[in-house]
Amino acid sequence: MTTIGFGQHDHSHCITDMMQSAEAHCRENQLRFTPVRRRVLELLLAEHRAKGAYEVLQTLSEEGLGSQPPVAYRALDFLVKHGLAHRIERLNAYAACAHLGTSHAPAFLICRACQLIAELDGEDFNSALDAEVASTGFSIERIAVELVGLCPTCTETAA
Amino acid sequence: MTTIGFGQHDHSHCITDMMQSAEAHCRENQLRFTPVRRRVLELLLAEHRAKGAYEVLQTLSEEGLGSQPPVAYRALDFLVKHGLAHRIERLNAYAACAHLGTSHAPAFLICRACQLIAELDGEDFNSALDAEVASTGFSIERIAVELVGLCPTCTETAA
DNA sequence: ATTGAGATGTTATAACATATCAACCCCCGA
DNA sequence: TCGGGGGTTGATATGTTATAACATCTCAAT
Repeated sequence: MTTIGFGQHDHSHCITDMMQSAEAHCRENQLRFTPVRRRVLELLLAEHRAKGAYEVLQTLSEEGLGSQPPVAYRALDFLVKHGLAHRIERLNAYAACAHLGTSHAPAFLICRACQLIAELDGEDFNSALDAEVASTGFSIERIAVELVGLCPTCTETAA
Repeated sequence: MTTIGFGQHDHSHCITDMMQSAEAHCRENQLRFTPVRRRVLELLLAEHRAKGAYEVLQTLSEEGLGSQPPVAYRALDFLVKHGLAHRIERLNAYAACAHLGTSHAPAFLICRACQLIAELDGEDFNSALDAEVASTGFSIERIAVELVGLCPTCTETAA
């Protein structure tokens, strides 16, 4: 189990690593990592925070990469579809994937104070969930687990 | 663990039971179960399916109970706030609570074919999730677990 | 060169949600 | 009985998120 997002880390490293992984992933799977898609992923990677489609679009627009909603939605859909980003249902927003490659049904920890998002790849709750759902006969295609609360830092501040 | 929503049951019973529980719950907590709020809960109870705010509003409007968005949102917010209904983030829609009273962080099983929704109160995955989150220092305030897939009936049909 | 799949450009609109402020109602205490 | 306060409702306007629909472009494989 790992969490990325809360706590200190060398974030510039974090960005370049993920961009390289994304490049590699697209090459291997013959996906077109076009300028808009690349830029959108960079924007999501810039912070461990979810960005809305229109927030992304705003930046794209300033940079001359497109100005209409479908531009942003298409790029975001591409990233989500290929596992490079996640949609946070709770926020109607998108965050870069923090664990490229690990097969996952991650849980998202959303701090309501600082907006930071952590991604938790927990085996235990996933297998418990699978077991409980299996007994109902439901066949799972997608899982969203989203927790809202306070991150460690904001918990202290609030106290 | 219980699931309500998939499978046969006497649904009219299901509705009257829940309405009575809701009445009681409001009386006990000195909440005003006004006509609009009552009617909205009935609408949600009518099917084990999530309804959008505007779908609810459409009916309210036909019945002369209000025609502007805030009417529906206020009633829905009231029901959610007091545990009589749940918001399904994935669908931007609302479903009646199927387990009034059980303290819960339920999982929702959403059938993408027939739109039916089941509510799963799983102890095991909740405690596993709590344990895994605890180790991160994150303090949980709200949990949303939403699964999209096929219900038992639709799984068979698809096969 | 042609074709076909994927990607992009563009316009319009659908769908979901909230801010604001005035009016009303009900209960309760003076 | 009066008057105030909290909660509820009515009404208008606006903000935010998402998709439909259709035309065009790009590029690689044939």
